[in-house]
Amino acid sequence: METLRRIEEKWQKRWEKAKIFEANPDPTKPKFFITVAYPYPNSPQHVGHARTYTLADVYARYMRMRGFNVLLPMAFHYTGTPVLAMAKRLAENDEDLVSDFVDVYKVPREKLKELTEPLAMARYFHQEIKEGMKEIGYSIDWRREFTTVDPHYNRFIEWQFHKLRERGYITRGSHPVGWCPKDGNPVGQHDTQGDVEPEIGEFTLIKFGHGEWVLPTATLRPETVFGVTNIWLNPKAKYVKAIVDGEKWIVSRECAEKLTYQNHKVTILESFDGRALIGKLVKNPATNEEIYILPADFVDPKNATGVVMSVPGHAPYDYVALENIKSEPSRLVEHGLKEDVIKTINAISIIETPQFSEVPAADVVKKMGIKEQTDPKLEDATKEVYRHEFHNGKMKNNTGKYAGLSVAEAKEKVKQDLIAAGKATIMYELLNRPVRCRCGTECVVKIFENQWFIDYGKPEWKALAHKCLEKMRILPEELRAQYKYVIDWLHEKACARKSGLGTRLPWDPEWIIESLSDSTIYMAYYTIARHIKEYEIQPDQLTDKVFDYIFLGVGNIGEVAEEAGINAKVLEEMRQEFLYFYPLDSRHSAHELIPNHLTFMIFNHTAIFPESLWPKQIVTNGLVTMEGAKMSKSFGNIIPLREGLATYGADPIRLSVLATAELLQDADFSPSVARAMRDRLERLYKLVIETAKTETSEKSQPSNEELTTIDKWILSRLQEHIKRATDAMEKLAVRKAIHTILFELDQDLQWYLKRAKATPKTATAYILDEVLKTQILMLTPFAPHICEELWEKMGGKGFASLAQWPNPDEAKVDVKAEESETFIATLLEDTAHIIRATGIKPTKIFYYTAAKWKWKAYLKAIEKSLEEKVEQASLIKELLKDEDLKGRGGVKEIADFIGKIIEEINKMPKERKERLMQIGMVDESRILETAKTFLETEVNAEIIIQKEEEKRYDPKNRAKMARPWRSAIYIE
RNA sequence: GCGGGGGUCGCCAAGCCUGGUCAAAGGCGCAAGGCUUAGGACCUUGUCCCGUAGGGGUUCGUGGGUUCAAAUCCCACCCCCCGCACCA
Repeated sequence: METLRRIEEKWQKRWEKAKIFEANPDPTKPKFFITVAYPYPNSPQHVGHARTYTLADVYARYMRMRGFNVLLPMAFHYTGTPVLAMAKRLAENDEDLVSDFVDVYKVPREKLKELTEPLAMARYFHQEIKEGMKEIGYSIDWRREFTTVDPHYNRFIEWQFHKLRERGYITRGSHPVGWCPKDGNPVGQHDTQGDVEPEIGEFTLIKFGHGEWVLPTATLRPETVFGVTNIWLNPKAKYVKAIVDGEKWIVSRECAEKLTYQNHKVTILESFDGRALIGKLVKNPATNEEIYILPADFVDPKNATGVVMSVPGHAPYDYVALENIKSEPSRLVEHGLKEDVIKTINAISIIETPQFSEVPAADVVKKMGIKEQTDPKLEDATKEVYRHEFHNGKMKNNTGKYAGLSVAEAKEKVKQDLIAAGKATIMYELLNRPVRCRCGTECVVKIFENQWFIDYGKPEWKALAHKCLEKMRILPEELRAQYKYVIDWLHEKACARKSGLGTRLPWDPEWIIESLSDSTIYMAYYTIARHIKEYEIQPDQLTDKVFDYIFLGVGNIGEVAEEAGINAKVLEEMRQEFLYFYPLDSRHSAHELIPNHLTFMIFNHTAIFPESLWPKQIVTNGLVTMEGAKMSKSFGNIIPLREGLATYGADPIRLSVLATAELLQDADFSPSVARAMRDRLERLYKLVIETAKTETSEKSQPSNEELTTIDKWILSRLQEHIKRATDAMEKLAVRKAIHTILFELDQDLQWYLKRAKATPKTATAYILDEVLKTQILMLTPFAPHICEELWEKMGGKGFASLAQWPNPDEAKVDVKAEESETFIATLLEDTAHIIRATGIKPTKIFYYTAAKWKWKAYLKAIEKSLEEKVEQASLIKELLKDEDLKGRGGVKEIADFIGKIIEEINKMPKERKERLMQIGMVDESRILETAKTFLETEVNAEIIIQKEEEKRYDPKNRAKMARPWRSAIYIE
């Protein structure tokens, strides 16, 4: 571990000193521009965050070794409200947060006070994250770093929004948001107690008439208005009579207040208890039927209007409430109703569903054993009925013109019709009530006026986004469908808030552009960020015209430069640098940003830049879990990145977050994985140190004749591994790449070393040098520190990080050597099987190689099977034409033999057949003789090799079982 | 619900696109042996069932189907995870 640490620091310093990751335009080299979603500095990073960044870095390092001029920059996203909320919580000494910072992230306690200032907090964690990125060895060009609250960046965002507005993509309107009445602010997930997302639902208020008064019943299922049997009020709740937009309404007291947030003019006239209305009659506006108002405890005055229409046929709550009253009709008397009134009320069935009887609510209530209207299981019951009815339900004949429609259709139609007829209206309500603001106040829904939107709903814009997507490479490709879906689904997106850090909307400065809207095209900003710093360009010099020139090539350079007071040469340099690095070659993020950020990026690029500068690729990855569980504060299983680095080392962490899963899946991190990686690297380290000691003369490349079969074998395998690793890297199948490079290649190497030890005249020193150098180079993107060290130790020239990625050498592919080795391995396996099955402790093992005529028949059979599927009979006939074969094998033997091999041959993949044909007949005895010492040590017995067709010792008559590439075995 | 992903031999997880080399890689765990003062690490072997000869049997969510042949292709069903916005 100490060594590891030392190596890490050593190479990080050398990289920095040599500036090898600072990328400037170089017309002689192809460029590759990679960006990762910049981090939000409201807490330090944990190992989970490392996955996306490490993936991007590995890719950057790989492409660099493929000869590209790679730019990987980084910035910090200060925009938004979370950091404000956090600073506030910290100022209030919120225990959870303090313990998070102090216990989990090891922020020194005395620092906390400083961090109560939002910007200070952001700056602190910014540095923290940056340190971590350096310690893990990312190949970032830090000269281009910025934050989204830098005034220069603000100018850039202003320019972007001017462009969007010019193109007609900015609109203004109102929409419902979660709202804290006390703070006077919209609330998002991070603003609420328990971090719950306020879910806004749209209730239909159906206006039941009671004389001149309106009782607006709130429902999520307007289509059930035809099944209403009564109205529910909570007798104990406070209701009010109020003038709402000129109509006389009766609603709960809470509702009256809420309506004011939803643009209704409300004047409260009087207040009374719900019981006062029990037993009164109201008229259903859809059917004109007269029905009673009845009491129900489950009615929550805080939910919507506090007036509920009762549909016992299809709503479990209503069904149970009605049953309750029926079983206890005396309760009605206290409200001045006759007991027998209740007898006339029966569930009305208006929807038919295959899964249910006439009264679905009754089915489900009985199934779940629900007895009381306060039973929490009623929530599930409601969902179950709704789920089936929504999908499979049809409106019955008693629903007038809606008969025959599906529930999904009817729901929308009924709502629209009622609203159009003035018999209903809309009210928004929080579905997951109560949601409390961090300040403790219960949140409501407010219709936010004059909100600014980016209108992703514009069809012509969607068409551009689709076009961009079609041309893009999406990794993993499986998620393309999701992007398509999101592009179609997006509509107006509120793009500004009234609080938080960020850039002010240039034409309406009381609004601040929110974080998902100021992070869509900033990749372009990286290309000029270093000029801004180096030439000390001031924010006010960065006019729209300057950006127009740099990014769009619009305007006269002389005039623009003059006007902005920027040297024309510098301006042109910026334009050229942008054109060199743009378009973006690869964008990296976690999958969760597909529905917003990544798709916004596509949209905004198509809106602002010409087609040739649209992004070319998006790569996303799953999350990191911690020993199978989601990483979260509440589970207490967060490992801060820097702590992880200190404990396990940078390279092991890099490997750990990438080796356990491909892009699509979540990766599982655990200390044992990190340790395993570290141990694996240490083993490699030791092996290389050993190897490095060998005389250099021994490592020089021997001629082909000097190589033994096993030497050729490992070199051939090496080419295969290079090919596989390269293919995997091209698809960013990093898990596969790591497995190939670190494990599969190693397995072969171990086998080689074992074989070489028992084989005379191998070129082991040369082979080890060759294999290890290749392995180290391929491992460099993943474990750059240790690889640099080992590369140096092995006498590699320059930085491994800048060396060329290995190319497979076709000349070293040797199919014969590979088949020979498979032959040995299979034989060893078979031998072991026999020993195990028989329980013999072997002293002597006899191997009998197949007779020549078998080889002839075998190859003939393969040849035939390449043309067509071979049948036993026809094949035998064919073979018997050959007099030579017939004479040597005999008809019966040939038939027996063919019988044995025919199945094997028909199952054999085509490539293998071709390979075997290419190799032809081999001298198996010779192969076995060379491997004899090795085989003897492996099985710990004497090995005797004989030929089937020669005189031999064979008491059990086993030799006849010999097949080409599969010698017969006799053990004693 | 909509959209996306997934269900493989104790666990994790490859394979599935391009059917046959698949009883099915690899890792972890477990067992035995080696090494070691001991522990760890490391190495070897085994880890679905049966078998005194390299073999056989039953497996890849469930049920059907296509095929000489299916973990892989088709159909239906069941289950799990993620996203559905104004929030980074």
